[in-house]
Amino acid sequence: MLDIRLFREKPDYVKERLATRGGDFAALVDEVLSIDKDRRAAETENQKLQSDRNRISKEIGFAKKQGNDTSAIEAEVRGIGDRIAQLGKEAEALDVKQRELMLGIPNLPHEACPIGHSAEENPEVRVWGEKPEYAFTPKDHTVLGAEHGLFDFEAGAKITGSAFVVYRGLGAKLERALINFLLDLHTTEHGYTEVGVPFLVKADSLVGTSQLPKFEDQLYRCDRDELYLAPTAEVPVTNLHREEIVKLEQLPIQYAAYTPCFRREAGSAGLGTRGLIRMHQFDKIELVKITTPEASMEELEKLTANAEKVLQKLGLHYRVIELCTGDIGFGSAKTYDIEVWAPGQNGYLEVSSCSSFGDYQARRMNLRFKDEKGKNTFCHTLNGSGTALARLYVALLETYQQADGTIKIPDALKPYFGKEVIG
RNA sequence: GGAGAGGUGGCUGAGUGGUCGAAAGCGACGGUUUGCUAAAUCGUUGUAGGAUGUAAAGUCUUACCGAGGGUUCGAAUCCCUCCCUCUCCGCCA
Repeated sequence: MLDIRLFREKPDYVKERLATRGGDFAALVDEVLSIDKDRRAAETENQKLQSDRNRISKEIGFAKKQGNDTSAIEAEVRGIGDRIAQLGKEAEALDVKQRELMLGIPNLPHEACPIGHSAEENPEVRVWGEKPEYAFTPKDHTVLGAEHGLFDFEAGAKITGSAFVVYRGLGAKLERALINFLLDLHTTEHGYTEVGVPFLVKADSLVGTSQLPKFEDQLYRCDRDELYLAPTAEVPVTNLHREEIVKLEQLPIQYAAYTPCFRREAGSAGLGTRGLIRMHQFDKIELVKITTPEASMEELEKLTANAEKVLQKLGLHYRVIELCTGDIGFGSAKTYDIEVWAPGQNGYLEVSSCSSFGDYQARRMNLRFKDEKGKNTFCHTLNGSGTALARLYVALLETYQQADGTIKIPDALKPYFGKEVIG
């Protein structure tokens, strides 16, 4: 959520920054300001009446103690009470409306975020490694998976539906090996604390990290218990500190978590036609940081480097791109995407998206710290995949396939997988 | 799922209708004193809004005692609903 005071003080700046995302937010900003003005007027009047009532009620208390008759004055206050109730309702309605609108307004892109209209304008930041060369035509991971019996889409479809998969045998073990390898890497080399969190979350948590109210369609919901399946560990992990005032010495807080992620992918064309690349359920290691405003940009660089380390250790070619203002996510102020090369796809796959949200999420979830002067200040929140598993799995199979049809396991993973080769 | 107990400020913990935003203690911060890994003493110490005003401050005011609703001139206190925690029982990986 954005700061309403910024709207009041610099409405043109807010409109201008929002416009870089594409679309016209000017009317919406004006509407919010208009409601804000009415809301404050109603509140001010209401508070004046409340003040009157408090004063007179005290007088009644005194009078009664002295045994005086107070029925006349009580009747008068009763009238004030009615007006307070009415004005209170008006102010409440305006407040609800204002909050609703504010929750639907995306974050302002950071000044450092490149201006652009769409994904085509995302600048490439750096490239690591090179596209591997093969003396044969590299196979798609679905072919490799079928040949070695690693995973089974038909079984997934039978027990749940399309775009769900069952891993089997070494295929299942490879997934587990990756999870352990990644968690160990981030906790022992990068200073993150591992957390195991619930996969089901309440609506408040989703509002906090800005999946709700705007992206309800993308979420699996359990109506009976008013819970949602987490679409990313960002939700339960960042919300660990919702409604808290953390100590300055605690920052930066750094968490790493493994969770499955559940996404309805409503409106996605071609879902299920590309193997493991886009699934309704996939595993992910998520990195979350909570920092001071001063440190957040530097921490974003570190976070991205931590995610890149995964691909470096596994010897996978990748590139880092920076998302332009027209392509960054709803709550993000600045985002790097890491894309790994998948030879069987002859293309790059997004395996990590590392973002700084500034204080946007922190405002939504009321997450603050006490600064040097003892003032409560909103934290900055960041997160990034470190990394998504299914696509990493795809890149791994496709990159390390051999002419004889076997698949090599990179050195870093061998201790976790227990074998040097599949097949 | 059943029975009981309970949720008050950073913590402990008083407070059952009116000068209660809330005693006391602890902690923290500041001062004084003494002096040595400390004690004594005095003071300060919640959050979020609104109005006014500003260089900053200040002043006035509202709300908040788990959440929401109700009764009342007036609610931490009475009533209702819900949430959470603890203990015991049941069930269970």
